Amino acid sequence: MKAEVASTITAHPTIALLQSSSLVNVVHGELEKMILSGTLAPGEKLTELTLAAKLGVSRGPLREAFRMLEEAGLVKITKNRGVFVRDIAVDEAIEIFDLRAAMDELVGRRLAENITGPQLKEIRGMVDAMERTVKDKDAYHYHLLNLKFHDRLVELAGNRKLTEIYRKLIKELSLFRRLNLEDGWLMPISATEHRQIVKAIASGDADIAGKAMFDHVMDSKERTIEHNFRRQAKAGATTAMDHARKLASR
Amino acid sequence: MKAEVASTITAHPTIALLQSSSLVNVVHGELEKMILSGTLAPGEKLTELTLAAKLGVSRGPLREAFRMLEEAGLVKITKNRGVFVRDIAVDEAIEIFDLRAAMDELVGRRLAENITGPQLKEIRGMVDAMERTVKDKDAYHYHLLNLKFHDRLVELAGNRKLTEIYRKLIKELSLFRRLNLEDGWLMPISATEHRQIVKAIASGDADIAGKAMFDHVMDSKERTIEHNFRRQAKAGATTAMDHARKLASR
DNA sequence: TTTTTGCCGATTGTAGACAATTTCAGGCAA
DNA sequence: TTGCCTGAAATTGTCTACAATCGGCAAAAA
Repeated sequence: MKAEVASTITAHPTIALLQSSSLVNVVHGELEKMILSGTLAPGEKLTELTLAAKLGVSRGPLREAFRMLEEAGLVKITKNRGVFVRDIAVDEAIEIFDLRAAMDELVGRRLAENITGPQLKEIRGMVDAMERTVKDKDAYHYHLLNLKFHDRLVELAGNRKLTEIYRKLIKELSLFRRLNLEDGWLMPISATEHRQIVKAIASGDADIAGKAMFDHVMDSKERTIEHNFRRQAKAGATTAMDHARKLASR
Repeated sequence: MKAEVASTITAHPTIALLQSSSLVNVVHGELEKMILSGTLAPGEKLTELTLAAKLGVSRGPLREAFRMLEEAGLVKITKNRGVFVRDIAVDEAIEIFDLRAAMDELVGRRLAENITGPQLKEIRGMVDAMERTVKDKDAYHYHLLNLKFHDRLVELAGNRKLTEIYRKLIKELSLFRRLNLEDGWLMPISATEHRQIVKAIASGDADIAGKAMFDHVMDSKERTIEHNFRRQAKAGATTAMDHARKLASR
């Protein structure tokens, strides 16, 4: 699967390479990467002919990939008008956070009941790594580790459907513009909470672990929303601020 | 711009419909209906040419609809082999129930905090209607009302993303073969629990309401799994039974 | 000016054609 | 019989062509 890379330098490397997987899947993955990385920005129009040419495929597979992305909530298709990268509004982000909190509570409960020694050690290691990035003020790698940490917790909870939907939500949430890397942020607070989460899980008490996870996500929500409208405030949108607060505190 | 004023009222609905829905959307909806109703049974192969002819469209829109259904978990696409109606295994059904329980707990909490008088009256009415079907031993309508009841509760919780995902889960769950209408079942027990749920919500205590919802779903899970492998037992698969039990009690 | 109307280019919706792959029946040898 | 080739039929993957629709612009009307 990796050997034939050298020979075909012609078209987009990934695409020429993967005749094994269908074009639709490749295109879907490629678009998803571009959307999540911000190469295709929220609100941006995705013109079929242009994109198809850029990716080196015809419109058919591209359109099928669009349908998948639409169903996943990453793009919006409007008949006869085209497809656009979705823009997540504050209130939708809040809804996703609330939902995620409920899911993560379940994760915490399950982990408290079922986690093994080695697994516990593994997530402790991840928290350690995160604290190192905090010391280094390395916000970018902290961000990555944070994503990885939560993703791993969900995975360890052992519910595949939960994992699947959790990941979809995270992807959608990443479309919430202002969330991305950004400035230094509030790493230390979040890092401390991670320690507490691990501790709660290790205690074996499902209620406590669930609550720790739930609270962490809700705090994360508050911080993100706060952070968001601070940025907006610079643009002078002060009225939207109260609205966002109200929504956030429901 | 002059003559069509009078006809505007009648014309708008149809026009709007045609503008919003392309063939893809229509086909998607049609296929979904067929799958959920069992016209297209789990495991069944969906041949493009055949279906396209039957629906009166070409393969393009049909394939796009397939991609949407795949992303929604209703069909499975295998490269060069075709698309099949998905068959939900016991353990996946269990996972979905567990996830649904967590979501419904959130629903219960939210409703306890925010439900209005008229809304409370509305859901009480639904429970009344359900109890009437129990008296009449009308399992089919009980089933429909039960779906409607829970759907409405989720809707009233006011989190659109939650509603969206909840509905997807319900659809997937309906692919869990043995779940469907079937025989008389355990309506009375379920009906009683519904009363308790409404009561808990009305009390305004988030913890109690959340727990009532959570427990109800978990009980529903137990009953469904139980019911499922009873059916299977007739076919003589006794070993699968212990496995299912073990999974169910996690 | 301001609004309206009609046209044109660009883009999407759908259909059909061709290429690639899988499936399966039939024959042949062990 | 069993196993394995082989090749034709069926089916899917992809591309290209044509039809339908939309948005914008300029000319005409108010």
